[in-house]
Amino acid sequence: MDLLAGLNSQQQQALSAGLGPVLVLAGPGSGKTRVLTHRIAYLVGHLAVRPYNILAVTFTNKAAREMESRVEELLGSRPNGLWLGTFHSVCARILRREADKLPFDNNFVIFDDDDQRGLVKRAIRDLDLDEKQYRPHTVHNSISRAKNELILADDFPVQTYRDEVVQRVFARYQELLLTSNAVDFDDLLLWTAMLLEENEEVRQKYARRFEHVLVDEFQDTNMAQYTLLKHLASFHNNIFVVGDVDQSIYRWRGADYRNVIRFENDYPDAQVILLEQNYRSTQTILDAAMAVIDRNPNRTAKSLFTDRAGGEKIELQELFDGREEGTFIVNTIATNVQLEGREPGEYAVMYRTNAQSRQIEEAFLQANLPYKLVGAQRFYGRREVKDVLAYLRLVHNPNDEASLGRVINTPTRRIGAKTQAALRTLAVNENISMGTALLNLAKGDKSDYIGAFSKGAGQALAVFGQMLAGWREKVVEVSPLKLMDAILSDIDYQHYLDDGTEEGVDRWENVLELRRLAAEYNERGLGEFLEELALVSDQDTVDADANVPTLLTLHAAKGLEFPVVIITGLEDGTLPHIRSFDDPEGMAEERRLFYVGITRAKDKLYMTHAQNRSSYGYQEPTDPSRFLEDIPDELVEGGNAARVTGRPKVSEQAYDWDSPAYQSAEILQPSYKAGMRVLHPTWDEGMVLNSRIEDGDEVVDVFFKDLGQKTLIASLAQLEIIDA
DNA sequence: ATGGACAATGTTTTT
DNA sequence: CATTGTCCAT
Repeated sequence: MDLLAGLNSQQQQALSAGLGPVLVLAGPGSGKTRVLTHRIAYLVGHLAVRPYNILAVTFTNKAAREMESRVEELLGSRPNGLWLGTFHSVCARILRREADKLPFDNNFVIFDDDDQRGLVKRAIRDLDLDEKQYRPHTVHNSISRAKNELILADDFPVQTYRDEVVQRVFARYQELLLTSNAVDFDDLLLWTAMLLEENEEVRQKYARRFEHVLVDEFQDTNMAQYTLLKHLASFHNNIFVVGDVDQSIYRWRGADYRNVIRFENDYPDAQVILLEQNYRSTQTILDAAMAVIDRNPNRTAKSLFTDRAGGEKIELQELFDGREEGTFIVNTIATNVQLEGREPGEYAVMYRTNAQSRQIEEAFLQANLPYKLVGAQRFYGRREVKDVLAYLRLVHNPNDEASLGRVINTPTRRIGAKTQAALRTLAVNENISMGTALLNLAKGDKSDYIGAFSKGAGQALAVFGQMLAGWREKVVEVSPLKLMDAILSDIDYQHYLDDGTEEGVDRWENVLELRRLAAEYNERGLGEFLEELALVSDQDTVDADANVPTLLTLHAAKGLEFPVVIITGLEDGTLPHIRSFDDPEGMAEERRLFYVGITRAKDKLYMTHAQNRSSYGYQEPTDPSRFLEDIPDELVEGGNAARVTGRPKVSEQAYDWDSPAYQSAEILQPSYKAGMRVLHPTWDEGMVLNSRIEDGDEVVDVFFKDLGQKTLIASLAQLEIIDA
């Protein structure tokens, strides 16, 4: 095994760096994943480090999986015992093992965004605060930010009255989490970091075990993660981090690229290695990227270079509105696929906000072309999926009040708001969870608590309690799939979803999809199933196999690459986003986001902007993004040549990229261009002003010297080209 | 308790 | 505009 083969000298240096802290500053496309995987293989293969003594952390499960399989390839065998996972999954694992030292059990659940917001809302209500004034979303943000800084409710800095309120909500929220035997995303990091910080024994246990700690995307770590790493590497001090401050795009999530600087301060003896050779993009693309990022203040310039001199120019296209932008994108891809022999899967369409995807999707749907959309609640955020998951979570952990609240009356079973409130009061008075109360009420008349309810309410609760108790018995002996089937049939969920509409059918199909997923966890069990589902990221849903274009946010694009990239919505207010206008750090991050997008492209980059963008219902005129000004003119071509009049529409004809008929499908390309001289049988000579494809026909505007401007259908008017 | 009709209200990015 | 909340009639 020659791990050095095929690596450049900087990469080799990183790979075989000696013991101690190492900081690898890796530009986009410089092979950092390669360095990480080779480094692990090197540790195991050359230095005879046991995989058991290595921890590697990434930000997405996908990255972790990829790394694992590459390491396996390099070593020729599975690295048994290697800890490789996301920050959150690694933390969840540690917390489950060490739960006896913590204020929750090891079958704790991980609350998702909705659960978290719901819980904050309840905390706000519990404290008799005005929801209008203290919006759960905003308050939760403050709490989350604090947690990422390792600040607990007690230490929450109070400067204003509002802070004081947030502090109280924070404390209540945390109580509610614990009564639910739950943690939120931030808690995973926070509890682990605190545990390591405060418990010498636990810290030693892990710090001694992990002889080597490796970290990907280091620039995106927050304070909690940084602390965590520090403790984990505190015994052997072999911490190998890879990152690029220019690609730091998660500040709003607490990430702080200054952790890179902090690292250099905390480990003054760290070896610093720069990876500057880019193996991905053409020089043109790289030049544009560097021109954009160079404008950011306070950065150490990297000089990226590539072997791929020249390259196609960047194509900039102005469109009338988002709808036209969508059509342009679809037409461009469809045309290129036919004429340039590209595969549909080589294309990625990127945008700043998820809302932008809709008009693009509509264009694909209208043209009957397949595409795939990354992330954004696509599947796990669906109501029906969340419902079924909530049932499973409740069975797994009856203390989970968020799930209980979700399913107790879904489908409706005559347990309304009033009864639920009574149940909560009872639970609080008896100092038990609502789930426990419910399980007790399952005994019906024999329950001690039945007296607290009216006859109807008590009976309804007893019925549901019995159901829950039945599932609880099953959970120990039966696979997740069987349990799910039992639940679905007991609550007659299919019938509940079937409202006669197509949407109802779709919803049921989503449930079936979830069933398919559950089937994969027959051996691993319900706990793992739920945990993995709680920690899936949008990026994890990127599926490289389907040969169709990918639609994704710029954030989701980090770490990926595509032969052709189309960055859309390059308007002031969208990219950079308006919310960052008054914040220099925010603007710098918007710029980095653009940089990340540009550097995803290998061969060719398109950029689009629309003259009008609809924000909500209203169309508003826009200005081109200020970032466009920073790209040197000679790297860019195009503009608004194609659109002078009219709205090109996507041709109605259907083409399916997977069908054999696809190659014969007619994709029209204008055969006339502005400036051409043409001869018309009766109107004589004229000049082409503009040509476009509309409804499957080429429509040409021609200026005739005697008649003025005429609009012609190319296939009918027998034009002859005199001079191109 | 339920479901429908209407009003309000909010829009970045996501582990 | 699209979701979410509130009010009202059943």
